[in-house]
Amino acid sequence: MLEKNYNAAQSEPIIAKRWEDAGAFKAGAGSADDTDSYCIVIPPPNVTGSLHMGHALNNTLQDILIRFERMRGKNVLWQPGMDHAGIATQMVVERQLMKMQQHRRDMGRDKFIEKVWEWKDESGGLIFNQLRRLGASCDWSRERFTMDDGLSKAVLEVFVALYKEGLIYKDKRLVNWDPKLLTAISDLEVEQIDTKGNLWHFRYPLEDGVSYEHPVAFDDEGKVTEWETRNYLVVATTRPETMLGDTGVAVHPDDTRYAPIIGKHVILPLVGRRIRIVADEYANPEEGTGAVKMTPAHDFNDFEVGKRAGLRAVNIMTCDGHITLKGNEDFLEDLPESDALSATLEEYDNGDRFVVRGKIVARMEELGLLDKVEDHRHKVPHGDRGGVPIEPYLTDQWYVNAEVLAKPAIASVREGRTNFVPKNWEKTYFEWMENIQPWCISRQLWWGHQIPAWYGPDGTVFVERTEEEASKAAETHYGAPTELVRDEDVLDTWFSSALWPFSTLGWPDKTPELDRYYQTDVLVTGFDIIFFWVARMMMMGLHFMKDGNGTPIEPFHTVYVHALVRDKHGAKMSKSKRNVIDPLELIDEYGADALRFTLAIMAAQGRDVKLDPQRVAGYRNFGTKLWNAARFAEMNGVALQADFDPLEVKLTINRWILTELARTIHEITAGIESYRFNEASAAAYRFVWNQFCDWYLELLKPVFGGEDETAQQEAQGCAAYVLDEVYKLLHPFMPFMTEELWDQTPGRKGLLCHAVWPTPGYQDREAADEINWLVELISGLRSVRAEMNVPPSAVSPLVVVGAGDDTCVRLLRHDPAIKRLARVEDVVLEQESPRGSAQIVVGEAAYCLPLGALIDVAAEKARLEKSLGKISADHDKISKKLQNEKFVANARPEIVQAEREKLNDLDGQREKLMAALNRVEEAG
RNA sequence: GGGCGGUUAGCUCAGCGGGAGAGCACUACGUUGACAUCGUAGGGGUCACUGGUUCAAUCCCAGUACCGCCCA
Repeated sequence: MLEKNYNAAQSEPIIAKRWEDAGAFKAGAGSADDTDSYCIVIPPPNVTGSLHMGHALNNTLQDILIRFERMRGKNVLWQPGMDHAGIATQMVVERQLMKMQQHRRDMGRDKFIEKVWEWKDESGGLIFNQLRRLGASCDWSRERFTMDDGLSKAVLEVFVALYKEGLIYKDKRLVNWDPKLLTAISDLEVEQIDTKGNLWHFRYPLEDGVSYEHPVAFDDEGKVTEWETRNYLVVATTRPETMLGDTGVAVHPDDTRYAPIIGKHVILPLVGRRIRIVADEYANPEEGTGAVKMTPAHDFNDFEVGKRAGLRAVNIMTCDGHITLKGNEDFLEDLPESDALSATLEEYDNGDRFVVRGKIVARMEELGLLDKVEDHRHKVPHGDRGGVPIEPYLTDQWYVNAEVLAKPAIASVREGRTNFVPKNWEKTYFEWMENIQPWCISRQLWWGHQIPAWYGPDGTVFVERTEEEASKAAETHYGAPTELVRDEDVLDTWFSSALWPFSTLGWPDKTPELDRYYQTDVLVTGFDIIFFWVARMMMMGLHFMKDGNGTPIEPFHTVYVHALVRDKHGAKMSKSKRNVIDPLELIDEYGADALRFTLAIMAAQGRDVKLDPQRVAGYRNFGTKLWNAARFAEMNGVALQADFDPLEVKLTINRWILTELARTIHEITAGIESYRFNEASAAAYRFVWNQFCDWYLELLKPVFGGEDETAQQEAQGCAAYVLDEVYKLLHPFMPFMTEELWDQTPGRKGLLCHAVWPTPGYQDREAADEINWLVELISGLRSVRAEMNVPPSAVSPLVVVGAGDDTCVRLLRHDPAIKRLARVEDVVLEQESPRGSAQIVVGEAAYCLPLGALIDVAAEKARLEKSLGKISADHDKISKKLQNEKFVANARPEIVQAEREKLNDLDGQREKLMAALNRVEEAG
């Protein structure tokens, strides 16, 4: 006998262990021979990470697909693993060392990396236990890590190959530099943060006292009405400290205000550098003063302008964000000595960038060169890990020529070999891929794949898989054995993640897994990593994975992009807003199944998931409902019958539920196949609660309590059969409870997660019509009783007027159910409705409850009038439609026909209601 | 500035060319032996606004307003 309630907290670990012990999720487990394979690679969570709602959604959806396909008999692999998260992990370990007053630079690279591995073994990968609690059916025995030997081998292979093809190269460019973490980061790791700042307007004096007329007032037509003679130029800046590195001022070529002074020079205050005024379309006449100071070494746009206009790039900053002037040859080159310069060197050298900013503003004000200060909201780029403003910084880094690699990846989506679901994400993908920039892959870290590049004494670079090979190459190059120094830097974590769909399967070795599971099927991900990951996997997959004919093979044929999880008000969850909902807490409170079901039913395509814990409680209740239905069934002798055959079923109720079941099977199957998880789960919910529990079991109660043993036996077999199908259908959504119910069903063998997915087929329209009629009748009677305030305990006879033969048969067949569910004591047929009765119309007949003294004449009259009003309104609408010749001529014939039938129906109902109303009026 | 999406019941959201739906919340009644994590019944909506296409528009198209996200 089932317990009264399902205890998720108690059962889940036991069920999980059952799966584990059976090796139920191992690649290919439970599959038939010679079957299709189905593979998903998990988007590798970060080794430092713990489960958040986004993971919960992402992995729930993957698990639904995986369990579904496993039950469909495919050879399934869900490949789990983690990435090594270069910056994040290094930070975690450094912080830990800091507590012991240790610093990585003191201990050296090898020792530090040893420490990181120690940390990983002890505290890394917590998230996997959390994913297990969610029920994720990954093949845990195949867990991979981007830093393990196999994957590192793949990284080497790819780096060396791309280098030799000229697709990886070293270059000196501006990069996004994180002055806190002291490393370059990619564009994608930069977060633009809306910041309240200032726009400082500085006066830069024109050289040699040159002056010009600057317009200061205009009339309505934009004509200049007032001029001012100026011997200076006003530039506006959000970053005053960078002025020390200014090497020019740009104005728009069409900006008439500045036309007279283009090509002239200004003297940079505090520094004394003579800098040129150049014309460049980058300058926006609408913004600030229209004149922009140019600091090519510290701004991406200025760098481009500088290249066009031939301006020098003067670096005035150290890698940790301090100003460096003394001994800075670039800075001091060609500078005339002056008191002002000496003061500047003394005052600002080695100062923090933001401290110097304040000092410069103050100094400019003293000098009368601060024209004005405006409040200014703007986006300031921050490193997403370090959290401090990044600096555009001129350094040597390694780059991937992404433009070349992107081409086949773009074509693949364009030509439909890779499909985004929902399709509109293609646009985002194209947008980025078509404007892709060189991908900076080197990082100034220790934790990661060290770049396989060695330098000779003269700086010649040798890129090889091993040091031995590099030495050999060097020997050939130099003609003698030569000492080499290895590049210190490591690769961007995403470089290794990009290889994930094939490196985890064993590439570059030829493995059976690679052969069987590549191309993988679907990638399930949030849109925030389309760029980080999807695009890069596409590029690498297409470049390195080829079939026998050399045709590139995509890493997956479908990319399912799901929404972001937000709080119930739609705000992004963040620690600072303290609106983070911890999935583990929800699992503790409501069970993993409830959380999973909630996420699935809310995962409508193209919309964010706004999660309210109330919803989770609601779907926990759904589980309880199913549990109790199973319990009720068990109490009534429902048990699997080996010889049960749906096609042999006689009872209308059974034929009806089998028909509805078939429809539900179809809806759920189609829903999952098309990634409409909300539709699939909603169909399951409706079937279980609103059909199976609300009606089927209720209608079976008289059968179970009755005398007809044949009927009883059929019902017991049928209910058991339907429940079994329900367990299967719900399993991808609620794996724990369904597995438990499956297990607790007597006579069971095997695991539900390996059971065969149901197929639809059964259909009996007549049975469906009949039960729909019955439901309408019972609901109608209940409704009347409630409106007439009939006490639930009171029973009443039912007088049926105008019933034809078929209706009489139906009434007889469902007599016990009608009596029980509508609180009726006797059903009698009459020619006319009795006085003082409440009436409803269902189909061809009127049904009267002679309530005698209980009836409230006025209330009944009002009820009938309301009902009549509604029917008349519908009637008018439809008859108007049918009178419209254009409708009859243009609408599809079946629509017209349906409208005619509806009208006919309404006619009958109206007639009967009017008769009823007359009777009531007579009685009154 | 460019792109994407949203606006439907008090709240959170489905639906989508032919009769406005769900869950939660709310109201009333109810413990009749599966389930109070429940049952029965009920109230509640000019489907943002303005035009257009169509026999027919919440749904398609255009524009407006407001809101959100991504990218510069």
